[in-house]
Amino acid sequence: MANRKSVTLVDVAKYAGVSIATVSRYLNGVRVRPELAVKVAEAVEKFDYRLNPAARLIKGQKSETIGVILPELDHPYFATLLEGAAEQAREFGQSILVGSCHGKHEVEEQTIDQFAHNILDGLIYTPVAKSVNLIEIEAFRELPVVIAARDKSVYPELPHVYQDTHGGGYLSTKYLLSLGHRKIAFFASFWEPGFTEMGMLDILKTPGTGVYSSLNRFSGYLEALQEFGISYDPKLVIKCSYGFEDGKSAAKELLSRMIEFDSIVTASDYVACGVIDTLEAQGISVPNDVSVMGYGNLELGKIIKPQLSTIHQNMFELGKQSVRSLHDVIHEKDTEDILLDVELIVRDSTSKKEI
Amino acid sequence: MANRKSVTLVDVAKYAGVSIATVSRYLNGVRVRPELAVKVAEAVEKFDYRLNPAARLIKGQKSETIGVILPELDHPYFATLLEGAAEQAREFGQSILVGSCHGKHEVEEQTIDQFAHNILDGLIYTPVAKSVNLIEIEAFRELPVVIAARDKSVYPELPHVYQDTHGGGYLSTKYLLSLGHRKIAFFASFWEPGFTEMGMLDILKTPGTGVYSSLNRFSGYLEALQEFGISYDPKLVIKCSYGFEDGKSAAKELLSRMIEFDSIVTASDYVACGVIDTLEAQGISVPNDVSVMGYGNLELGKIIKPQLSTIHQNMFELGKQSVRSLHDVIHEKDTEDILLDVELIVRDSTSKKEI
DNA sequence: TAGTTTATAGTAAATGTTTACAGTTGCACT
DNA sequence: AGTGCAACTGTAAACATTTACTATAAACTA
Repeated sequence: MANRKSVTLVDVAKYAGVSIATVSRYLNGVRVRPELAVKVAEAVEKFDYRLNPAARLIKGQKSETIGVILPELDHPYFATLLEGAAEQAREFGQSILVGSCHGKHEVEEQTIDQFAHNILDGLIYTPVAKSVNLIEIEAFRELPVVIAARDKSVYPELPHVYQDTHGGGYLSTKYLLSLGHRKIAFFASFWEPGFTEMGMLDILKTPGTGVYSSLNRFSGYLEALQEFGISYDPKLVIKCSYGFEDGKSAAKELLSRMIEFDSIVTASDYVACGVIDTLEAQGISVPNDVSVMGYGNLELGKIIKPQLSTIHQNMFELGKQSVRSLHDVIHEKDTEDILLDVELIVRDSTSKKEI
Repeated sequence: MANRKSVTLVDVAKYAGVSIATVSRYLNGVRVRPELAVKVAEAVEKFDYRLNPAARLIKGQKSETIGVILPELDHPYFATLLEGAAEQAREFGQSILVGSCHGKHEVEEQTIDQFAHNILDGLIYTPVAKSVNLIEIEAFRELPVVIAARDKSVYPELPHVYQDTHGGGYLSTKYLLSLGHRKIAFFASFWEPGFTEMGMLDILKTPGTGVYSSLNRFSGYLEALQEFGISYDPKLVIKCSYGFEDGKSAAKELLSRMIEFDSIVTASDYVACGVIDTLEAQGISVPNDVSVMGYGNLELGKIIKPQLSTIHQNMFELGKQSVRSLHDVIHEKDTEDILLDVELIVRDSTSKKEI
């Protein structure tokens, strides 16, 4: 039977010969006398009736809708995160209102504002990485919020679901060390020229830097070096963003420094691809001459030659877990931060150091 | 000023010393006397007041929310489509409720059902490609719907926004022909063993096949061949889905047929990568021995070696345009189907035929 | 059997808007 | 000044639910 313009509780109740309260209760899973339940069920069936979500909302019910705000939707990390979130939300019977910031701050603020005043039960929010000046978000006082895929430092008072970037940097570096590499270059997005002269503790304390999860990757790198008793050489650190072209130019920069290096830890598979591209163009073979670690385990890494050794971060799981955590916050269970493990994937862009 | 639990029209009206109707009108852009407008503005400011969306909805207002249902969110095509949709939606002041089907039919049906009874102004829907048995969608009678990124045949009565797959197949093939290639293999997802013995017209008419946009790509291939007076050889057609591994095995299949071929038209950049991988592993050089066309112009194609010659389809624009078309349907302007042009990208996986 | 408890049903109020309708004000014109 | 009209404002009735409260009937208990 067609779901006409407005079949309402009243219609159903009339048809079933009961009061609207009974229909409402039946539909909300409150016990009603079996005979009546049958009649209501029939009426509901007959009209293909659903409760009007708007009308329920006005009475302060949950909307069973959560917001997800990401820096961009067409980057594999976030796309996969979103897919994971969608799956978990579906299992919870929730819908997802999605917002992209296009990497722009104005948009971010605007989107959050729009969302905050929407009828959401909660929000999963991944701030744009460059957010040094964090947005002061009024809405966060009212709305359950989980921060996804960003290091704890971002909004310390809010629950986080994030990957172990420190572990990622540590694992990469330790693996290269175990292969015999000792001159390990590190490509870091947060790096600033001034840092070359600073001690590492000072760098870690520089205001503004704390926002970057890349910094934790760096501290993992340092830890591994230390464990092997290798002293850290700031000349081996290059500023590098996350794209293919960024990898290319950072590799050129490294080459231009005329210092020895036998391997590189990057922050993204795209960067690793760019690095390999540039290196090979200079006649430097990967992995024979230089080993290169990717980060993120994108599809791409299995396709290019050499296949990328990399760090796997399970963004799908991260998406799911974010929704779960948010679910807890919404239902006022206490929620702990969740740090997701990261995994070393060994493929062909790394090899034992030739002596 | 904090946006407390429930600041309502009444509060604002009281504070401003006017009636709730006036506040409502002011907020909805209906002219009110300037003095009052000022007072209302002050009150609104003071309470940081927003209209309660749920309460408006109950009166049948638009929700300014549209649904977008895609087969998967973490495939670059759909991710980019979604990003485009998000941008346009933002410009229209609309929010996006997103649903992924995980490529599964049950989920698809369930998701649509959930969405249809949500408070949406409209829906953008990209059915799962394998949908041979199309879902009979009750909701489509009530809700403005635009079909995105699928050939017109899918839901003939609904407006479509889609890419010119026929043109894509034609462009690819014609380009290879212009390079001197004459034995052009075609990898097609819809292909069935029985088709080898059938004439091409019969194939085009086979029920079930019509759903695949891949079929249009094939008809473009045929058209180009015909234009060059080349007869079509069904032995050069291989069934192949859209992934990297699919490309690998289809290439092996082609090789095993022991027939001559000088080039391949694929349906996806992933497939092209798989093909190249397999070919090179057999000592067949791309593009020197065989030219390979990708499809889709993914990021990946600029990264691998050789860089992929491919067909660019602007999924971002497709996403934007879908939202625009839906906007028209919602506002009862008449909407035409939109066919987006496709563009030949020449890179390094194709070359002049050596004689 | 009468009294008490339990289970369930119905009534009506409440939710926060929009908007039809009726009322008010001020202004231009005669 | 009186009339007509335009421009606005306010009142109150929807809108489709949920739920506190009250009513009723049945099931126990003594």
